[in-house]
Amino acid sequence: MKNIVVKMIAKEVDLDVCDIENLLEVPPRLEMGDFAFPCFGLAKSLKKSPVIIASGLAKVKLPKGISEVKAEGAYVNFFVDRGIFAKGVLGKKRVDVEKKGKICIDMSSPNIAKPFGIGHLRSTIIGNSIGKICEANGFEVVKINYLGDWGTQFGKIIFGFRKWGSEAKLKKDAIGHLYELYVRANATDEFDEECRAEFKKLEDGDKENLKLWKRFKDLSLKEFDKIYDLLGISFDVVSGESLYNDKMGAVVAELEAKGLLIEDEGAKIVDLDSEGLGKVLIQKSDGTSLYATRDLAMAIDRKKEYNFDRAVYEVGSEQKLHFRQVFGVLDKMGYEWSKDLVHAAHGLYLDKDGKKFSTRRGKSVFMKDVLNEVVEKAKTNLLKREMLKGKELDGRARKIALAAIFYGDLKNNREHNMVFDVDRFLSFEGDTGPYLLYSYARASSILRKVDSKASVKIGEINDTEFGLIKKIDSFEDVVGKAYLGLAPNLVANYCFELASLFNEFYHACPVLGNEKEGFRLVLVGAFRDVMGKSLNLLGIEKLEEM
RNA sequence: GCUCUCGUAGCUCAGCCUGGAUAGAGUGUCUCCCUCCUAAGGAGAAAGUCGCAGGUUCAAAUCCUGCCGAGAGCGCCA
Repeated sequence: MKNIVVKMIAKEVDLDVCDIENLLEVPPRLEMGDFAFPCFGLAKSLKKSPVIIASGLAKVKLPKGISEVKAEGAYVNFFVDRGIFAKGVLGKKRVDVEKKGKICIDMSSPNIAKPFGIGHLRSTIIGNSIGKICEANGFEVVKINYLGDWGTQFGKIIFGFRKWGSEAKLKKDAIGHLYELYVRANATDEFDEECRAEFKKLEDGDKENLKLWKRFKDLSLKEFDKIYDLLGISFDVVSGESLYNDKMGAVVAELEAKGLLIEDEGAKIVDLDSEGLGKVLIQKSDGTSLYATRDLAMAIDRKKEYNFDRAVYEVGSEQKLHFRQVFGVLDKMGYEWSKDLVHAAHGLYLDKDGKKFSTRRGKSVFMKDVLNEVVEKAKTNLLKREMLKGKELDGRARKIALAAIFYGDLKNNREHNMVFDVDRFLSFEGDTGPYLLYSYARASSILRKVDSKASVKIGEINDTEFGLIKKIDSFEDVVGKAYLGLAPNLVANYCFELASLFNEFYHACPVLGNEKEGFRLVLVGAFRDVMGKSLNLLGIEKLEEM
């Protein structure tokens, strides 16, 4: 359809086809038409007012598929033939997208010394969604959970456990107890040195410390797996910083051999000052590794193992500098593929004072609590529904709660910070996940009740129907744009718009028993199909019945 | 101090990359609509100097500069 309009304009105007395509826009309101061509730019070369140019252009002969052309101010508005358009959209056969390459996505990647907090939620579900969006765009995706299971935080826990630890508490609530120890050791600077020493022993291979570390790691992991299970999110690979313990020496040696490593106050650094990225600490003066060291080893190793075309790191925006430094060092090392690494940063959840949640200040929101609260609310709502008497509710409540949480997060611009408020997830009306599920369930409900097989005749198409058809048609566009920006919120926003249009349609246009039943059923089916696909891209499970 | 990000309706946020027609949602407030395929719904009203000031442009919430306000980061944490 767009091409028809572009060709039409190309015949009348001295412009490149590409330029016309770029200029062509969609009018803000349906009654203004389906495509619009602004004539401001032509005014200079033609030495005429854009309004006059527009009215001149509007007099062209109509090709097939275009039903009307109107000048409105400096715009030429085109109306497509709704019947032909609808036939094209509703009859579209979906072809598999061609394979384009491999993408590794680093997602979730919690520091397992602490319970799963609200901060981890973003990376987990945004990463999950980005993965699905990449797949929809033809990429093979490897989802990697790169655990923060190495580093000084374990020195702190080991130190804390020796000083204040309790086997009983560990047995009762392992992760809670470990977190308590971590906070306690972290609360003042007085234990810093001893904690660092414990980590050094760990990295040097001390048997006792390794044993403790392994034990704590396994206990934490069990807890984390429970949360991932509840969230319904899985990974292709669960890796961790600890796996690179024996590979970091090689990285340090390589940096040395390439003449990039500089001694500075007893530590070893790579100087990226000229790139405006400061100095990157590679090795502490006690010889132990750092976050950056491990990320370098991991990136090099990962490229070897997966030979990805792109690697996406879905990690919080507070680590922007860190990733620019790591990518910068890799570039200096001569790895050309460093340009294929992307930090898809997400904004932070801030507390009500507008500040970052900080462990040091003992402020955290735990995913487990949020999850429970939202599931309870969903269950309460379900119990009010007459039609669900005697049906299984737990699974339903969980799906609704997850839809609320996932959508409540994903609809926001990934890169922006936002204030954490449980109400964001506890609200089930309006622009929320449950609203999307509800719309989908309504469509399913209609389709379940069909017994007749009315013929599909596309007659007159009203505005409500046409608006819905146009929205359905733009799905592929949205999927493409979401990939370009690694932006799940575009899909989320699309879902809401699509659901809104469907609900309008649902009220205004009776389907079953109506004279347009055949056509409307096809439309409902197309909606349900696209809505289902969109929800899937967000990682939200569908519900056939609310 | 330096770097990056943000500032849009009472509240929570889209829109900004790629400039266009009357700046959009949800929520909250106020009206309506269940003899009708699920009311977690629909229709409508009120609510905005798009932080401030310049600049570029036929056209700026959108691009550029400065200022104000908030947040994050800035070598032995991750």
